[in-house]
Amino acid sequence: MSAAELIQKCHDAGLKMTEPRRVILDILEHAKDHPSVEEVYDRSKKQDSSISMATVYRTLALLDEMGLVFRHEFNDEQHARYEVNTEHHHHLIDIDTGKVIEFQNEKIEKMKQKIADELGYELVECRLELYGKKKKK
Amino acid sequence: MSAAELIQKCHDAGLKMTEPRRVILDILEHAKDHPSVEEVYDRSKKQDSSISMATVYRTLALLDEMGLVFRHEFNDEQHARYEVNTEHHHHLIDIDTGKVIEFQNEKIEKMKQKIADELGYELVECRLELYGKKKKK
DNA sequence: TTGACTGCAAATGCTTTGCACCATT
DNA sequence: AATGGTGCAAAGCATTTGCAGTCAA
Repeated sequence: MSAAELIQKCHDAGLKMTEPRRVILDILEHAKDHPSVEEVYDRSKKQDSSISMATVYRTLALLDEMGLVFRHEFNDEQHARYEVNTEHHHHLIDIDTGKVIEFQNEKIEKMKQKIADELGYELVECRLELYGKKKKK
Repeated sequence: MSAAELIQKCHDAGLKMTEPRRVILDILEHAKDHPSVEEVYDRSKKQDSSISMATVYRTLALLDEMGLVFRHEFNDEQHARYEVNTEHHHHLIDIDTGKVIEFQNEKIEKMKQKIADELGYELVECRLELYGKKKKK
C-alpha cells in the first residue's frame, strides 16, 4: 500500500490529514523493517521535529484500529512493533539477532480455518510466530 | 506435570523450596485456566496471606526461564498470563468473551518445521494464536 | 467557525529492583 | 553459617490521558 493510498483511506474514514499523520504514514510506508513506536518517532522527527511521542502513539493506535497497520509484540520485547497491513503473512524471528523474516504458507492458512471451524469458531484474526536459530551449513 | 514433579525439577535446579514457591507451584498445577500474575497472586494469598506480588513476579519469571511454565501475551491484554508447560499446544481465543481454548494439530507442527527449515532456521519456539467469534448454529 | 488534532506533562499500570531481614540448606 | 529468597516500597518503562492551544475542513 502506497503512502497515497494510506492517505486516501484515512481521508475516506473522515480523518483530518495533518502534517504529523502525513509524516508517520510516509515513515510506515517506507519502512522495510518492523519499527517500534520509538523508532517511528525518531524517524518522524527527522521530517518534522515538532512531532510528539503522544501523537505517534495516538496515530499508530488509530491506524491499528482502522486495520491499516498491524501491531506486533514479539517474545522478550517489552515494546510493540508496527508494520503496514499489506499481504497476509507471518514472521520467523531469529532469536540470536532479532531479525524478522516474513513468510506465507497456503496450507497453514487452510489448516487455521479448519481448526477454528472444527472448534465452532469463525476465524477473525491470527498470530503465528516462529522463533529459531540460523542453521549452520 | 504434578506439583510434586514441579517441586522436584526446582530442587534439581538447585532452588530452595520455600513456602511461597510451594504455594505458587500448587496454584499453577491446579489452574485449569491461564491465570495472570495478579490472579496467581490472589489465589496464593488465600493459602498464605504473607506472599508478596514481587515474589509472584520473581517466581513466575524464574519458572519461565527454566521452561517449567509458559508466558503468554494475548492480543489486547496488557498483562501476561501463565500456564504450566505440559503437552505442546496452541490457543484459540474467543474475542467476545476472552475464553481460551487449547488445541493441537500434527499437520501444523510439521508445516512449522518445514517452513523454518526452508528458511534456513532451526525451530526453537513457536507461538500460534487464533482469534475468533463463536459460530451461530 | 469549530470540532478534531496536537504538544506537553502528568498520570497509569504492569513489572522490576534495592535493601534489610529471614529461612532453607 | 552462608547464601539465596522474601516483603516492602520505590523506581522503571512503555503507554495513555487531561488540558489548553492550534489547525484542517
